[in-house]
Formats: sequence, structure tokens, C-alpha cells
Amino acid sequence: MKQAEIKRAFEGYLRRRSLKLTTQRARIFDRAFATHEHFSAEVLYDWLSKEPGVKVSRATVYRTLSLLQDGRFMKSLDVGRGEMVYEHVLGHGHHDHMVCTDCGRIEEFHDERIEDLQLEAARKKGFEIVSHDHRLIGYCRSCSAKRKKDATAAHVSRAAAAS
Amino acid sequence: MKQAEIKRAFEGYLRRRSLKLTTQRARIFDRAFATHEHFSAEVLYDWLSKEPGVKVSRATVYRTLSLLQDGRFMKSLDVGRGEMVYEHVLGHGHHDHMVCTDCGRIEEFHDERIEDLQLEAARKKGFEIVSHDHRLIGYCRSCSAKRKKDATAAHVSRAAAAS
DNA sequence: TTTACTGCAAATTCTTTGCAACAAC
DNA sequence: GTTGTTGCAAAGAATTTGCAGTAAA
Repeated sequence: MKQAEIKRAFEGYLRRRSLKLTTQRARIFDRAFATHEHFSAEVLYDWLSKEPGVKVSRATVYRTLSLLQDGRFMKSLDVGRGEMVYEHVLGHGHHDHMVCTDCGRIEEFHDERIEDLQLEAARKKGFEIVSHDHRLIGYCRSCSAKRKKDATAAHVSRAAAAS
Repeated sequence: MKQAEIKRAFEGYLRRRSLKLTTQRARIFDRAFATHEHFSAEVLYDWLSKEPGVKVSRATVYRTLSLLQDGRFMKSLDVGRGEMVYEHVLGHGHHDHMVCTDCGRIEEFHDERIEDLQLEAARKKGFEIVSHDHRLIGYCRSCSAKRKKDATAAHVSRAAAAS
């Protein structure tokens, strides 16, 4: 497990900028890295409120998430639901996302060929890429299957009603 | 010019859904299609407020933009600045965007090979794509050039100061 | 005349901030 | 002791909504 290692990096990061390692920050850090799912600030706040430990306010959650992003310990992504979603950068490198509109599930994908084509497109326009945002919106495997089943059921019942 | 044609389509769209073609809606439609740039709801509202014509409230601007999206006359895109940006769908097909963080300029690009690779990625995960969002964030040609010049100037002046 | 639409202001949602009390260092 | 942090509640920013009056059809 390299979570201990990255936590040390976080502590060093704070020290270097003369920031303090408060119990709240430690708790937020631990909780955020304890999950491998994506979560919103509100969800993280809920977890912290329900689980035992020092009180952490919503404001501190937001402030610490910004801090973690500045230090490149976490990334935020806009999945188009009005709220930001966070993920830690423990290990896994760059990737893009597929967001299920039904259940909210987020899948990751990566294709180096797409990255290359992006660079090519940017070069053509003289554009200097700093970052990019690429997400596919639709239905994950299980929601897609469910929808197809429902559509079929509806079709059958319509046919029955018409007969 | 096919703007007249698409306007008729909009009128038909309203009629079919027993909605009314109010002077406000007509004005918003005309103004939105009169530009080939991307704009936010607020900017459109400003245009309408300053230019002569019937009064249009902010609420109506928002409501009409939603309506235009529902009817596929316009698309909205989230450029990551907290507000939505709109573009009409007059003619030009699907494309993605490059957003300049310095000047806000938005460039369009399209590469069918990227579209294919997206489909391939989705297929692998059993994901059913409904839409996607792909944007490159960085500096447009002129802002990029300006930044490079500034960086060089700063470097030169630092060197001079140190000597 | 009926039904939809508009403007207004209040409400919402997510996120940020000012400030006084407080905890790291 | 300093200096940075926290919690709270108020402030923001973009967008939506309830309602009473107004204008299309």
C-alpha cells in the first residue's frame, strides 16, 4: 500500500508551504484516499459527518479539496451534473471518463491514439494544450441492458393492448 | 441564407407542440442566430437589453434557450467557466472545442478518427454513448505567442537585474 | 375566450468568504 | 506567542420557479 507514502508527500507539501497539518485535514485526506470511487464534496462531507471523528465543516471540506488539487493529490472533474466530482491520483495515470446518466456510475478509459490525435488537432490550429476534458455520456452496461429490456416489455404490452 | 428556413422550422416546432410564437421568442431566436460566435445567457441578455426591441427578461432568455435546445436548434456547452455557453446548429455538423483560458476564445475542431476511437472505447466497456463532450483547454495561437514573448521578456529583465 | 407566456422577485444549488474563536508549530 | 485554520452564517454566481398579470391563438 502506498497510501502511507502519499500521505507523507502531503505532509511535506504542507510543511514546504508553511501550512498546518490539522486534524481536519488529516481526516479529509484519509477519507478521500480510502475510497476508489469518485465523490462530490457533499458526499465526502456526509461521510465525515456520519463516521466517528473530529467535526469537519462543509467549508473545510471545500477548502481542503482545493488544497489537495493544488498539490496534485486529487483531480476534480465536471460530469455535467452541476457539482464537481473528485478522484485521487493514487497511482493510475491519465484517463478520461464515461458517465452513466441513469445511475451516475463513472467508468474510466484511456487511448493513447486519441491523445495523439488531440495533439495533432491542436497543432493545426496553433493551440497550446494545457489540459483536456473528454467524457462520454450515455448508459453503462447494466443500465443500457435494463433500458433495452424495458423497451422490449413496453413494446410487447403495446402490441397486446392493440390486439 | 438558410436562417429564414430554420426560423420556419422553429415556428413549426412551436405550432406542433401548441406553444406560442411570442415577440420575445422571435427576438431571442433572431438575435441568437444573428451571431456565429458562442455566447452565454447573460451576454445574450445584454445584447437584447441594449439593442432596440421589446423588453426581454433574463428569465425568458433562459426559458427560451432551453426551448431551443429541446428542439435541437441550439446546443449548450460547458466550457468550465461556471456558466453555460450556447451555439446554434445552423449547418455545421458535430464538432468539439478548444477553449482559451486567457481570452475565452473558442475554436472548433473535428476528427472522425477520434469519433471512431470513442466508439471503440465504449464498445469495450459495454457503454452506450448518447453524447460526448470533448474539449481542449489551453492557449489559442495569439495568447500562446503573447505568453511566450512575455516569458522571454521577463527572462531578459531578470538577467539584466542580476548582472 | 382559452391557454400559454412574461416579468419580477424569491428560491435553489453549489461553492466561496469574512470574521472571531482556536489549534498547530 | 505567532500564524494559519476552523466553523458559522452570510455572500456569490448561475439558473430556476411561483405567481399574477398579459398576450397569442
